[in-house]
Amino acid sequence: MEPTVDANANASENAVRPAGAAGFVLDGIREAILSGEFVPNQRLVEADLSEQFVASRAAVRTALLQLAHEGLVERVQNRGARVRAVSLAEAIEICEVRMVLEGLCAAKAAERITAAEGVELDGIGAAMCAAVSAGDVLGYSRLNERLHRRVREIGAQRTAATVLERLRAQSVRHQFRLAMQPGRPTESLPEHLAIIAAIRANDPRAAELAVHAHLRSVIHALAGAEEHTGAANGRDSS
Amino acid sequence: MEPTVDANANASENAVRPAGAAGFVLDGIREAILSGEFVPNQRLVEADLSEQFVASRAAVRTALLQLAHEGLVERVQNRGARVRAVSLAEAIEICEVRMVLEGLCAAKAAERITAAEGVELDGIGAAMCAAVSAGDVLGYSRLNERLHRRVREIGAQRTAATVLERLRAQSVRHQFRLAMQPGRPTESLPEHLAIIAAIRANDPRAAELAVHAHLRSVIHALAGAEEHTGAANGRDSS
DNA sequence: GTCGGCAAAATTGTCAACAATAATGGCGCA
DNA sequence: TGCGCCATTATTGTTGACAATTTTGCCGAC
Repeated sequence: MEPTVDANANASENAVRPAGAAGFVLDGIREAILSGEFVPNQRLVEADLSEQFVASRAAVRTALLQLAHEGLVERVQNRGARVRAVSLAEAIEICEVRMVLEGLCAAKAAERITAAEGVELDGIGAAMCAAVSAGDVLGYSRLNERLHRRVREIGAQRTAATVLERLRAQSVRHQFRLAMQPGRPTESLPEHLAIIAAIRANDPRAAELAVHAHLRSVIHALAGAEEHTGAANGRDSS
Repeated sequence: MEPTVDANANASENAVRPAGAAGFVLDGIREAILSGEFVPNQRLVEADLSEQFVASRAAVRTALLQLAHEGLVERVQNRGARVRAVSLAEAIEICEVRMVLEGLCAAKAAERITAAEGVELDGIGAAMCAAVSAGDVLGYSRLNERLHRRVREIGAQRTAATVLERLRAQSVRHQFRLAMQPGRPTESLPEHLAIIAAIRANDPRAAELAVHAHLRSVIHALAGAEEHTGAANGRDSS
């Protein structure tokens, strides 16, 4: 139950939330997974969940279906669902996709950014510097998430944004592991500032390259930190 | 009921197919949408579908849920589902995402391609030339689909491949419209050959650029052909 | 003649019970 | 004692009926 990175941060912007009984269960389970309350490979029994939350089994079933499509849960025919454990290799794949997709969004953001949005990005950049100086790892992690999200929004590429949001949720654990790595913020800070600068300068190409460089660095750190931290939760049986 | 491009071509490789009753309905509805039997914005009433196919309403419901996640149908709370009509703007967005994602796959394919796979790509290229010479538009369209799919597979980037497969299904109609445009094959043929050559030469960067160039051309053609053909089916009320 | 509201119909959302399938444990047999 | 088979249990898949919601058609009032 460690990754408390942001857990509910996405609940506000996330895609589909069929209000009512079913929607409540969906958000509940998703938050439990994202917060680490439900650990990877943990079995998700429909009956148990319908008791834990109060809803009917059908509601739980619908929620699990949705979560499977979001890539947070894996289901096998007649064998039930369990929390998806994304391996290191998968995490790297996800980052590769993020690299090109966020690059696209950043390029479009550089073309479309308004003055007000520019000021906002600068604000995030300044706050990031402050967080790193103060050694506020958790605050920096939150700002990191916020920056990436704002770039997506400014880019206004809904197709890419939807995919990216889903991928982000899938790799929350790896993202957290990375944030905890000592010296990591110091390394990523200048990369983030470069992204902001390029977008502010209305330079699509530079923005794209800056994002690429940043995520290449993330991939490198991800692969390197494999054995240092405890578990790169992969395909271990529960 | 015009786009007969490939319809069932994907049924074989497509992601999740919960076998049994539910799976049959899913494939049935998907194929009906892809083949154009169900037109954009057409309402999909659960009761009607459960009669048309034989399954229960719950099976239909599950299938519609799945298709919504695949982006082929749109659902609104208490208002039912209808075939998604992807507008021209959305189609262009999709192509932009395809551009960077297929670029990534092609780059990885250039690094991983085997001799046998190289021969296979060359075969596709030769067949494409033949099809264009013979004026076989439909055959060329099929080869086009096959080339893109093989590049994805050789790239071995499952995360990207999954997203691409979903996006391809969403834009089948626009893809078809484009294929029917006179002179289009002649324009895209050299682009395809360039992609094959770059991958065969084990040149990731060149492969990525070739794919980018190709899809930029697709986007251009898509935007240009807007008013020529009959309907760029957008947000028209049923 | 048209607009607002009300009732009926159509359609989806929800639920609880039943059937089918896979996992578990025990028993006999070698 | 170890292995394979069968009954039991746990869990998911499916079905049908009921409730809630939205849409449609109708009627009267202005």
